[in-house]
Amino acid sequence: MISHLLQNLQSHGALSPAERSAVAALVTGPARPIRPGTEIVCKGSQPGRCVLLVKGQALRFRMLDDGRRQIMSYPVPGDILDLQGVFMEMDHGVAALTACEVTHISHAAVERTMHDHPGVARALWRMAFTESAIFREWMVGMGRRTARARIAHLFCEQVLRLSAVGLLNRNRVPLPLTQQHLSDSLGLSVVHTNRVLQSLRKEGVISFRGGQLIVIDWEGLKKAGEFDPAYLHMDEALTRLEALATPTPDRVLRMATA
Amino acid sequence: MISHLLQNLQSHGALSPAERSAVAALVTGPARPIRPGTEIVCKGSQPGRCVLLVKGQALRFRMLDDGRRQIMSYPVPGDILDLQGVFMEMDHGVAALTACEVTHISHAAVERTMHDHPGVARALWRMAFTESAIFREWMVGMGRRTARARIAHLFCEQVLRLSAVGLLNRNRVPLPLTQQHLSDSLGLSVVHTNRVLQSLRKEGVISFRGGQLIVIDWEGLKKAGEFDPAYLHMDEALTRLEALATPTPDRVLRMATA
DNA sequence: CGTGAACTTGAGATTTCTCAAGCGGGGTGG
DNA sequence: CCACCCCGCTTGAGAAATCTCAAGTTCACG
Repeated sequence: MISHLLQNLQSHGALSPAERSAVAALVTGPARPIRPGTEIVCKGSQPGRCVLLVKGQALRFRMLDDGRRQIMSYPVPGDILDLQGVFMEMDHGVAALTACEVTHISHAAVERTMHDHPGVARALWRMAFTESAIFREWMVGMGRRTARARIAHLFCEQVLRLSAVGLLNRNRVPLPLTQQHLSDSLGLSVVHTNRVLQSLRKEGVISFRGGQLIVIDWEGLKKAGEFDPAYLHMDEALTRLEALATPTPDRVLRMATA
Repeated sequence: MISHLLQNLQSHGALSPAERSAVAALVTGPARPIRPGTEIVCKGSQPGRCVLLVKGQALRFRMLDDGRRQIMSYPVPGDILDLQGVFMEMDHGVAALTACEVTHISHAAVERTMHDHPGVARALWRMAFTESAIFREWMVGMGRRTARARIAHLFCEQVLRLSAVGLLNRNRVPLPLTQQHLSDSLGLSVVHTNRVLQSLRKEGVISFRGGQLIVIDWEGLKKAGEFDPAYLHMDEALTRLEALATPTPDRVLRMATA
């Protein structure tokens, strides 16, 4: 249950055995199932505990008064959804995108472990700064990239982040987003998102149906998204992706039409 | 020299005398002057020290290959510009907006102080999460608000943040941004920014000339920007702003035409 | 007085949005 | 087992926001 969190914390640098067991000791309760669409973390102050996403995918979002929604990130298994809640009130919510499992970690335990194990504190800081970097990158997209580049960029990012938690299978990742989700992430209307998506499909860059993203032309997708993964700070995980770089043509074709 | 940093760290909760002197001990070197436009922090790995902005205003930004720029925030005095550098490489740069003074804090001292003084660590976490919240709020703007609302919102935000470091004078703040800066912050073209700015002026909401922002109609500005300051997590500082809420009509007029 | 940066204006081009309607497939109640 | 329904996807067409290009203005400064 803790393995994704460990993987996550160690994705920027290894922890010692003592640190690993300290992290493992953070989780005491059982995993709790969450139905898709449920709000897991609400705006406002929280009881004295964090929520750890054990399984499934989630979305971090803010609603505006008249129903507009901005999605800010897509947490993956092993992410602590409200580390912010340890230090201050939450100013946004997190909802389950798919069926999820979550478990709790007390704020006190987080603070104690950070103090007793500086390596764990460092790992949490890196986790937080990486998420910050993702926010900035989305800002760059919404401020300075076309709809097409934004969509391609988000797909690249999700392929990398999901691959880091073992969800990449050949050139496919589970990406259960509706076109409405994409639109609310990227500041677009659903209609426009739909049209851009069609063009990416027609050009043989991706397939995106049934909650699954298939990368048909990784180089083309990176190029369309002006994608440079430096901001994700996932150095070693990147090499894993190179398998994706040059699938054989016939496999590509089978995947595209499957 | 350290006072803005202390003020900044304590803006979400007081520090004990011991913690305050520990923070004061972080700064050992002299302040160094920086000319406007200079890049203070560069993308990539840093020498083992952080940069503390002592005086002046800065901008956090990223350049795209073809010259497009996205500005991500405007650090104010007392901000540590590259706390991220303690834990990982910088993925963006920070440049001086005005003439600035900076000083350095060694990464080792930051880590040591965080470990020895949990209250300081907490304050740094709150600082980091508050900046994250600002990034998210800008995402909301660029994704889901009109040009007019984005501009008004940025003005509201800067009024509050600058007031928190003592730069609000009656209803004016020094805001030495060009229309190009505004555009690159909000994802707009300069031409459009110019036109929206004109309409805000014509309607008597603000004056914005000569590097100075004058708030003529605070309620109107907040409304135009759909501004809710909750995300800034500056509870006590907010009350200070209420003075701004209802300036007397004749003072408004003098200020508007000054 | 010349120069450059920032600001302003006009006009046409694009991107993206909104509204409105139709389609399709999976799930459910009869 | 089938009809219906809902949600998500798709399409069309006109409207709106915003962009680009290009030229002019203002003002501080040397």
